[in-house]
Amino acid sequence: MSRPRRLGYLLKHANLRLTDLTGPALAPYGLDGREFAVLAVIGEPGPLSQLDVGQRLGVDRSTMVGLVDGLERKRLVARRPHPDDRRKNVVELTEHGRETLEKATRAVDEAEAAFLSGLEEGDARLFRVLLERLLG
Amino acid sequence: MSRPRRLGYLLKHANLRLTDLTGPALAPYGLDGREFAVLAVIGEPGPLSQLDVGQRLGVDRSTMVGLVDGLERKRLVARRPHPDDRRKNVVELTEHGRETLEKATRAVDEAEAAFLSGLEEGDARLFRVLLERLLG
DNA sequence: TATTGTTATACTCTATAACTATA
DNA sequence: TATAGTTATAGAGTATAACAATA
Repeated sequence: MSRPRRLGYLLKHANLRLTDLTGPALAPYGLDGREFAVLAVIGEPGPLSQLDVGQRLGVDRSTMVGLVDGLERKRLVARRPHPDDRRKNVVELTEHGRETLEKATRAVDEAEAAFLSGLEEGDARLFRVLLERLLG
Repeated sequence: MSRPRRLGYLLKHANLRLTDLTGPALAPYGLDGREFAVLAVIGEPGPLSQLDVGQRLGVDRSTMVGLVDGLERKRLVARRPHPDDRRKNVVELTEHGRETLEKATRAVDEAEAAFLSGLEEGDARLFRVLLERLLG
């Protein structure tokens, strides 16, 4: 049975396959892919507001509320008011969040490697570079 | 503002960007990307049932019903009972469907070219090859 | 007046389960 | 018994609009 070769199909199903790998990889840490992405951005240096995090991920601020709610319930992140602008929530990792992000990052690295395992190492690196260049 | 470099993020946003290009490209033909994909599969040779089409696209048979309903309402495809197995619907393009698919294909080709325009021609071809190899 | 976070709401896409008709 | 199509339904995931607090 032939597989469609359109870019839209390929990109969508590449995404599905990667999700199938990262999902189980993250499950032991009680995270899904979206939560991991949010956690990873919050782990970046510099105080970030909910809006900052959402903008880096292309996620609406109303969607961020529930995402941060979930991570806060799991004690992975904490909200505190921004000292200079009390409209903003600064979101930061807790100690537990830092440890979890570290382990989850390794798990996702492995899932990405498995996803790319059909390519030789040079091609795998190239694929990532081309993808970055496309979005840059 | 730094952009996440995780594969999941890159793949998802590449998909979003392509969708933003194919959507307007297909709008003149009254199609969205999903409908175009279905139309393109139905345009392949050989009598195909709804289930066949869905399996090639990774779409559940219950989802196919509504998709084919929509295309039938637009007179782009027609259902007829399979002569040898009356449980099956054979789905085929109408004349209008064939013409529309032809024009829509050109529009999508242009949208894909625009999506890849940030890469040199060789790299664009390479990107598609790597993507196919990953899913193969 | 504009911005951040919040809430309520609605919309899209999809899958699951149960039904029918056929095999 | 199993399969193809259908229907009803429910679950994700997301965005939009309106509101409160703050700037």
